[in-house]
Amino acid sequence: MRAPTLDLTLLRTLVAISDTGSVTAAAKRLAYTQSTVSMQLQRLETQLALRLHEREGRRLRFTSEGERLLTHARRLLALNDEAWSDMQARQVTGDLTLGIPEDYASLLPSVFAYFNQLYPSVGLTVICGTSAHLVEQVKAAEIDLALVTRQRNSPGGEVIRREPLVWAVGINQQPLLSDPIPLALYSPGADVFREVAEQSLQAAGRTWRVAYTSQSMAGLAPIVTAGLAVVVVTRSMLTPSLRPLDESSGMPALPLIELALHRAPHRPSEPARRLGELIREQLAAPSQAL
Amino acid sequence: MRAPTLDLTLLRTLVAISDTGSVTAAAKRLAYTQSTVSMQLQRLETQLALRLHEREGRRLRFTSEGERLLTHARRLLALNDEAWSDMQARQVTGDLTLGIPEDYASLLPSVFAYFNQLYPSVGLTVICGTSAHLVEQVKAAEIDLALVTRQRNSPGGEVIRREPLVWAVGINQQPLLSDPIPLALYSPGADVFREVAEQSLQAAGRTWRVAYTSQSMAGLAPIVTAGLAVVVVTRSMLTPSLRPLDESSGMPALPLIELALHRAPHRPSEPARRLGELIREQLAAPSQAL
DNA sequence: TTTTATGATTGGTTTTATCAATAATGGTGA
DNA sequence: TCACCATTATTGATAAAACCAATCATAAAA
Repeated sequence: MRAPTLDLTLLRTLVAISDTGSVTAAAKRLAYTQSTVSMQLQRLETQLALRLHEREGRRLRFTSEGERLLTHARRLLALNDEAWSDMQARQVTGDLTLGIPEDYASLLPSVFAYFNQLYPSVGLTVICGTSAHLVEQVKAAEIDLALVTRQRNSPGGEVIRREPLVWAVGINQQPLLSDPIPLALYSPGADVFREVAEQSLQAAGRTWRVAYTSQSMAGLAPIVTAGLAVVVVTRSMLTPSLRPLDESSGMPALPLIELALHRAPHRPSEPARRLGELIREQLAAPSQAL
Repeated sequence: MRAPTLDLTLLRTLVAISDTGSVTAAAKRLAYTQSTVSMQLQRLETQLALRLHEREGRRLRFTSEGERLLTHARRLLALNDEAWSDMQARQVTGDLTLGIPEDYASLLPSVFAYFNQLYPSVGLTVICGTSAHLVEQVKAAEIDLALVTRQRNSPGGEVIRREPLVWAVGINQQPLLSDPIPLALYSPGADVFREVAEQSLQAAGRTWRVAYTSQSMAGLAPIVTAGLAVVVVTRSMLTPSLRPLDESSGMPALPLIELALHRAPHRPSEPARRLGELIREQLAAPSQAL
């Protein structure tokens, strides 16, 4: 009368038996006794009124029905686990502040959207600032997380990915590339790009002048597209109005920089832990695609 | 330690509560007592450590988490039911003989394939014959099922669908349509198409001659495509080499015929029951598409 | 053959799901 | 405001089940 319902616990045991190849090993994995697993298998067979396994010698083999049920079981369990972790995720609540350099704001919207879908009860605040400043804030525990750029192999934080830097000029206009090179730079002392650029030029024996400075890339854009200066950006930050310079331009090569995630010194809150993981997952791979 | 696993029984109760809108009604539907359902709901909330419902006045409302779980529950239960019925279907075994008119063999392959996928342990035999002969065989219990064509509103069997009949000639050649009309017909006495054709012509005061006869459509095809005779077929049996005649041809209108399923007189075997259901499901709808 | 590893079986214990009965809650009509 | 009704929550008792520990059975390996 009552609708027939499979017991997911038994299906999990079935899968464990299949994975490990033996009842005893499955019992060990699931922290049951051997007898329990044996009886669970029998129970499944009784409920379905089917023979799921047979025994040839000491080795266990599944019947075709058993194999069939296994595929159903795996699908059901996958759905169960998804449902469960989703329900758990909805219990994560709290507030959370993430700091990012202004120019990286464009990289994160999809991550924020996904995060909000997984953890709708978490209030997420995003602040922008220079990498140097954000690191100080996260050290002072004023913010929970900071995603910053920095030179290679700097200490602290977790490297999310490494990105190549490139020289770029306006798509239609470009400045004279003879010494001194006219640079458009972020505000002094706060930006990694500036440090890297000046070190590279110095190492190559070139001279330069800081033609323009601004707090952000947005402020530099009109100067660069007008052909008045050269700028340094990551390859992922190139826009249609920027043209990267290759080696033939005579500009010195630039090193990779790192995108690193810093966490506040105390034990991270659950929301912070989750966002950190998500950022790592979502931002990790594409480093070679850039 | 042990992997978190949802109890599908509880999820089924949750869905019932949602469907009926009340704990008491859900209990009635599931043949539980009211207290059991009430406790099942609590158990779900305890296991997930979540509040799934709240109560405003006497009315019950689900929280957003409850609604969320409901969507998971419905998906899980759908998968469960599918898995269950699939496993049950595999237990159906036996042998089964179905009779069909030769010209309908082309209509069934997809049904047979599907049937074999659902019931791999059933041995299915298909025999071909004239509708009249098949009906006798199924009445004598020599075969389990017979899918036959017949005139409208004939007694016995179950009507699967009704199909229009059409006059057809070769795609490139066509006979003179003056009396007496040259007909290509199936073997006398065994075929419904013949009866219908002759009745229609007679009612219209036309004369005809039976130019060719054969046991099957296959035998008539060359005669018809050569432009030597007119044939009667269902619209679904038209091939690229056949051209249907519309009213402008002057041929009398033909009635609908029925496709009917006859079952052997004794209680049908489980495989026969299942194939019958499948045939009804798969062949029912497209009558207006023809 | 003895040994060893594995799965099945048995007996006993604990946990759990269920029911029946009862209490609580909130809305309705007198 | 007070009964009264419908619905849900709670309690206590009971029956069922799931599980474990120990034992038995079996087949391969030594």
